[in-house]
Parts: sequence; C-alpha cells; structure tokens
Amino acid sequence: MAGAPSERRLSTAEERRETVLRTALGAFAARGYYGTTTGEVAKSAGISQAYVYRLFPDKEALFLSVVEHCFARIRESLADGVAEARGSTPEAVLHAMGDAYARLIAEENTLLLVQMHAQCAAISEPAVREVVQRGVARMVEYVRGMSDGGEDQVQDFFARGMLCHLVMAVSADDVDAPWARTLAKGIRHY
Amino acid sequence: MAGAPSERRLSTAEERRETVLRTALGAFAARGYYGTTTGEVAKSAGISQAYVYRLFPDKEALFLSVVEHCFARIRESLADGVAEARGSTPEAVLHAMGDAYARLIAEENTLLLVQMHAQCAAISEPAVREVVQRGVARMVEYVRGMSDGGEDQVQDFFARGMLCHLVMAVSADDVDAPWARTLAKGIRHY
DNA sequence: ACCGAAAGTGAGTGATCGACCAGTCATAGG
DNA sequence: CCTATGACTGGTCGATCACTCACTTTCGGT
Repeated sequence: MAGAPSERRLSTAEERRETVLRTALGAFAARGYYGTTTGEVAKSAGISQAYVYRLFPDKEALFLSVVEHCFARIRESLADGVAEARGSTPEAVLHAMGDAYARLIAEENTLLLVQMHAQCAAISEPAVREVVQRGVARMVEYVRGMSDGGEDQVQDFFARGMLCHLVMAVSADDVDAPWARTLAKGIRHY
Repeated sequence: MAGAPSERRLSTAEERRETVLRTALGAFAARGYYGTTTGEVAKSAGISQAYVYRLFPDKEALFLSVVEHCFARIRESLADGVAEARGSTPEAVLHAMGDAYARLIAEENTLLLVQMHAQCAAISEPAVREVVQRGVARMVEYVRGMSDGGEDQVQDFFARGMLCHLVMAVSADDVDAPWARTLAKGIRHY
C-alpha cells in the first residue's frame, strides 16, 4: 500500500493503531462501551480480533483512548470557533464556539454519540469517569478562559451542548412535530 | 385469584412484576441496557433468573417497562411542581417544575440515570428510541401546556434538565473545583 | 540471499450471556 | 383429602464474550 519512500513519520503499527482508533470510534458511537464487542471493532478495522489486543492492552484502554481522542477533536473545534471571533464580546465568542461545535458534529456525529456513551459509562466505570471528568473540566475552563464569559453564560453554553445530546438521541430533527421543533430550535445542523 | 379477604388489589404475580421493575430500575441505572444482565436483575429482586422471563417476555421488554415507569414518575413530579405554582407566571411554573424534578432525583437518582441510559440505548435500539421519543414528546408538550412558556423558555428548561445529566455523570457536586461549581451552579441537590 | 524483528492471524480458552424447559412446591376450591 | 392452577427454580442450551497463544507472513538491513 502506498509504498511511499518519502515522509512516513509513523511506524506501521502506529498507523494501525490510529486506524483502529478511528473505526472503534464509530463502533462505540453506536452501542457504547458495554454494547460494543472487540470483534466488531476488529472487523470494521479490517484486522483480526487478536491483533486488537496487540495494539491495545484491553477493551477498556481502547475505549478510553477513543474518548480522549474525542475530547481532543472537540477542543480543536472550539479553538476554531475562538479563532473566528477573537477578542469579541463573550457572547460572540461563545456563539462562534457553539457554531464550530455544531459544524463538527454535523460532519461527524459519532463524536457526539461517544460523548453520550462515555458519560453513561462514567456512572459505574471509575476509569471512564476519571477521563470524562478531566475532559469536561478542561473544556469548561477553556471555554471560560477564551470567552471571558460569566458563570451563567458558561453554564448555559454547556447546557445547550447537552441539549444537542437529547436532540440527537430522539432524532428530533427528523421528526416534524412541535415538541421536536422546540427542542431543536436554533441548533444548527449543517 | 384475588381471593384475599382484605384489600389486596394485585395478584401475587403482579406484585412480583412490580418488585422486579423497581429493582431492575436500580440495576439498569448503574450499567444501562447492554451492561446489565438478567441474572443481576433476578438476584437483586430475590428470584431466579428463569422467573424474570415469566414476568417479562425478554430483556428488552423489561428495559422498556423500566423506562416507561421512569417517565411516569417524572411526569408525576412535574405535576407536583405545577400544583405548587398554579396560575403563576410561566417563569414561576417552570421554576417550580424544575424544583420538583430536583427533589425527585435527589431522593431517587436512579430515575435520572435510567434516563441517561435510555437515551444512549435509543441511538441503536429502535424500540427504545420509540419509547424515549414518545416520553420526551409528552413531557415537552406537558411542560409547554402547563407553564404557557414560550419556545425558548421551554427549550431552556430541557437544556437545564440535560445539564443535570452531565453534573451527575461527572459527580460535579462531589468535586470541589471551579469547573464543577460552574456546571452545578443553581442546581438544587436536596 | 539470509536473518531477525515486527506485523498479523487461526484456533482456541473459560466464563458468561439471554433464553428455555421440565419439573417442584404451595395453595385454594371443592 | 384431592386436585388443578399458578408461583417459582435447577439445570442447561447454543451463542458470544474478552482475552491468549502458538504460529505464519512480511520486510528492512546487511
């Protein structure tokens, strides 16, 4: 495959690890930590199930990697939002961040779904809870720091983000009904 | 059946079904639909695993019953809130509803946790999605109708409700840090 | 051409899952 | 007391789970 002689930075195993990470993201997005099997992940990554365990110590570590990758991607998109509205009012910065986030999950809604599943798994899986706590903590402080918004503004920002989870869970934007329109109002899905 | 001389409304099987429903609520609250086994439910209900399948056709039906029971309990608490602020301004009614909901999940946070897991399971389990859609739809219309609030007010109400999920998932009220205080601010946990 | 290391897999391990069935036990009506 | 009915369980089924290991293939360096 692409026997490119020039700039190959990653070892082949490292490339595989990234492939598995990406496809595992899709798998975990659908059925979560408990509902996803390592066999499914392997299959969708095009490798044997045994090799998953060469790339990651166990299922939990794989899931944690996926969740962390997910947080990183979201942070990047928030940074994009900040870049668009640098130095504006807190309201403008928060709006730009929300918009960037909306664009991100519009083109890759698995990120949002993994967030949901991670929060669910955090309930009774200490290792997951720790990662989610750190991820959320960092995100809150980033949003606060970059927007210079007040407590209520920052809180509203995350409340609105969580509302996206509900909208996605019930497919509110596929439903043509008043209740669905109320929930999804103003949530841009590009 | 019901040959009981005194006031026994439910047949014994019906009683058992309710017992299983209550304990299953606790089990599903912890590990969700995929992560909870019928064996665990049976054990915590004090019956054999086989008998779970006499009371419910399968695991899915049991989970759906739990979720529906959950929605019903929440609706009751919203009604309590309405009763406290009948005829007031939309803001007052919404606040009373939120307060009643907060009291409910303070004394039985499993209801909140099941809601989270139900939304996650709704992603790839059509039957669950249907139940959650109906439950949420009914809730939105109830809140709108009773509060007479505008679209934005109703939407904010549910956004705030979803924020509770995040607060619970990361145990924000057990963490003494600015980010946690920002998220949990104003969320009454009695 | 050869070799050592890394990439990758087939074939399993024991454990546990949801679901089922044959049967035991308690009880109420006659 | 007898018997029919409903509550309830032990034992087990095939499938599937996370995880392991012995093994083969690929490939870069010399």
